[in-house]
Amino acid sequence: MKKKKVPSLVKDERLIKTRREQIVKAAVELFNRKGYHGTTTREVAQASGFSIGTLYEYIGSKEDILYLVCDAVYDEVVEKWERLVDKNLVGLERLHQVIQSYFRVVDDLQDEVLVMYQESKALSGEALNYVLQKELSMKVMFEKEIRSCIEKGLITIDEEEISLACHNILVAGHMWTFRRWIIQKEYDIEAYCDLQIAQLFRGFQIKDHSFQPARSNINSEGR
Amino acid sequence: MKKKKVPSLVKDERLIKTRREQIVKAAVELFNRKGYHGTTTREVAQASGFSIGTLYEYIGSKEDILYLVCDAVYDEVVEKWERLVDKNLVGLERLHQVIQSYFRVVDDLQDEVLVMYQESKALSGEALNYVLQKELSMKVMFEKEIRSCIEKGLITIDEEEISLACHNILVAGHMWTFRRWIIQKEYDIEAYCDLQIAQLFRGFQIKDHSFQPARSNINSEGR
Amino acid sequence: MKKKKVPSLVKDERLIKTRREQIVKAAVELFNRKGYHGTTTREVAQASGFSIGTLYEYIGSKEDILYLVCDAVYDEVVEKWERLVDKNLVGLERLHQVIQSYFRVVDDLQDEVLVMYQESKALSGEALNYVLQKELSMKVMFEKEIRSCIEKGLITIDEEEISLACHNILVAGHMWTFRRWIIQKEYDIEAYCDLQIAQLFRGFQIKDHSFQPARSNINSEGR
Amino acid sequence: MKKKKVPSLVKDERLIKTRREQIVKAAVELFNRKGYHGTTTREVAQASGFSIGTLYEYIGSKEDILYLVCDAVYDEVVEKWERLVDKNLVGLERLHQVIQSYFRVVDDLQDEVLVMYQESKALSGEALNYVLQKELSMKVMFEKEIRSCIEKGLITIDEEEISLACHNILVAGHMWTFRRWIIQKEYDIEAYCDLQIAQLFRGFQIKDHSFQPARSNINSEGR
DNA sequence: TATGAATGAGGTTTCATTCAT
DNA sequence: AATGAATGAAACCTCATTCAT
Repeated sequence: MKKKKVPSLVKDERLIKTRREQIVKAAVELFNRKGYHGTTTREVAQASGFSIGTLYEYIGSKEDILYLVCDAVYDEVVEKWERLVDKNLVGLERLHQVIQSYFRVVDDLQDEVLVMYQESKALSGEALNYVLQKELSMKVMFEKEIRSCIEKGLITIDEEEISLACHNILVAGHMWTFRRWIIQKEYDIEAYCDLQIAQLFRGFQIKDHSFQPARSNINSEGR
Repeated sequence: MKKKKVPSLVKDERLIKTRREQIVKAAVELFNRKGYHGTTTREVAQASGFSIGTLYEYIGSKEDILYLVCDAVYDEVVEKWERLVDKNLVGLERLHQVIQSYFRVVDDLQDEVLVMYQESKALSGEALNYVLQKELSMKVMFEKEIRSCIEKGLITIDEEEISLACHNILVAGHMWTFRRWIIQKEYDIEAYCDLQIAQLFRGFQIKDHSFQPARSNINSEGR
Repeated sequence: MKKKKVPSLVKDERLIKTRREQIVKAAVELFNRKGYHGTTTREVAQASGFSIGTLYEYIGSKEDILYLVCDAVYDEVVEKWERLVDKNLVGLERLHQVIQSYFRVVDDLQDEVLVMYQESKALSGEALNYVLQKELSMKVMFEKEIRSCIEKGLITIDEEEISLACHNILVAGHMWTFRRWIIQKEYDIEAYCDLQIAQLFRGFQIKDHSFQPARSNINSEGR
Repeated sequence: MKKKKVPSLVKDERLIKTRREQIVKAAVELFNRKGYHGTTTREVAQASGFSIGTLYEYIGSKEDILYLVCDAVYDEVVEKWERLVDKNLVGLERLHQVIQSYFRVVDDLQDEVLVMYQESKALSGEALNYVLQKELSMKVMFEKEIRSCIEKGLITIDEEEISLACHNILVAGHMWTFRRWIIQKEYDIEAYCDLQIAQLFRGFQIKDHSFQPARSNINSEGR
């Protein structure tokens, strides 16, 4: 899956990177508040700290901004996630931690994930495809973890249910953002983590009934 | 929760109803295909079978169209749902059937639900509020069913998990539409129903281990 | 050679005709004064007597304006030309009058012809092609007249020179407009007519040396 | 007629000359292909082999590029023309050769002449004036030749027709470029030369009926 | 002298909404 | 009650030009 090439009139790759980071940051905030369609390119430029002309030195069209946002958010999610997962854990504890970390990252990057989630459908053609593929690749990560547990005989779950379970995990993460108007009134992220994972694990039919996932203890680092 | 009043220059209430039904039908198709922002009022008028001038005799603004759509879809979902639920069932079988019926209705009204789901965020103020309240009222329906089962001692689930479980059911329905690009490639609606319900029920920790929900047998009635 | 279809959002064909006439009239004046590229669509709208929005109800793009101009000008040229030619004349007198009438029409529609002549190259694809074809069809008209004289043994001119002579006549007409900055200082239209035709006829090697074309006596009928 | 001064930030006159030659060469190609208005200064800079910043070290505005082009083309046309004219010829043969050489040069510098011809109207004020004067000076060259022949009693042509004949010669040259879409399909440059000159000469009413201009034998030198 | 990132005025086009018929 | 032509604010995007390095 190749990245879509976003055209730039500027040659300095380093500068492109910096400026695009500014753009993405500004766009996330604006798209969150006013939606992609409700945000003008001028606003993005201004919020990015430069003129409309300069904005268009780094993108080819408004849609490119959305694409840059989605691309950056996915990368950031995956990156933070991988940093959070303890490589030493194995078995159910690992599975537990993988899911928990995912929820944490989503909580951490709430605005970003929400934007990506709600606006990505405005992308077209190649860009949309790329984003959907990335989405899919995340599902596959969960699939690997679950299959690993199945192989070790730790959980029992029908083959045909595996994929569905992964969708459920993924969507449980998104839910935390797109239903935050109600769900974050009812739960904090720790409770949400514990309860969702508890329900998921019961769905997995864990054989070792002594397994007790440690309660979450999230020290949300910064942001 | 009072309905938002959509202004009309026409007196005849009967006519208003008819025309708005035409509008909603046309809008659902268009919003699905091109999104709310990608659809023009002209297109809605044309697809509705009348002129742009006439359209504005029955609505006050473009947003009203979206509101009418959301309102109508919720009503239709609830109505079809209630018609599908067998009033004679009780206990786990009833819970099972309530969820199953919900999934069926969502499948039946796929385009409508997807539009409502993806575009309702474009609503503002009063209208948005109304739609969110309606959404909430659906969650409450599930809650009632679950509490009823708990009271009867049929399922065990922590008080704090109840609400979350209901969100999960609701979102599992939406998922069928907003992830249809991938999930409907992997499952048909029957399999999706059975597997999602199986996972949910395991999450409910059903005491009566002999309970075996009948496999779905959906005879999709028209549409 | 089919006309290019210029899109309009308005249904009333009569109105389309009227409005487009207004547009063409305004555009000719503006394009003459400031050139096609130097004229904004806003200016065209304003000079046409309506808003920019209304302008775009009658055209699809700025280029359409230029196309409408070229199309209208050609039609008007041909129409006026045909009206001017005396159907009763024959032989050299007819040829003489055909050319003279052409020059007169060009003089009469000076601004229009100049615009068409100088700006048509800004057209693209289908539209450009159509205009070039129309141009060609005018050359063919002269060709017919000349061949008719040749057949009657009135003039002697090599076969291979015929087409060239027609180009020369056509361009002699255009010249009157695109070199008007100098040529109209030196000659008035009557003198220009007479002298150009004299030179052309000498080029035709007329056999009947008694032929004396009557001096021009142009009573320019308004405009 | 003084040249318009094109400002430059660079002192070294030698360098200015070199760079401007690069600019003109690049601009001719671009203006031909995309027109003056359709070409950006960036493109000119790039095609010239340097940056946009450098371009503006050697010109004051985009219009200056067009002016430089027109100026250079006229100079080149005149220079090549003079080189081609055989100083030893006299009388009708000289006149013939002067015209023939002019056509040859136009053919040789087709792209350049076309650009100058089609785009010079975009010049303004002083620059436009200068170009028109240069144009005029070419007409005067022909005039001198013709008057010389008249004085020698070689051709008969009314005083008032002289100027017109010169315009016709000049335009016959331009025609070869601006009608090339059709005329170069019908004739090659040799035939065009011969036939146009034949027609012109007949228009001149040559007295010495034994004069037979040698058929063209153009050995197109390079390009 | 050369570079190229930055600027912002201004261009074309769209579209929700109005109102005379 | 129905029509659809008219409106104009505002959107996206371009590009000639400048200036710090």
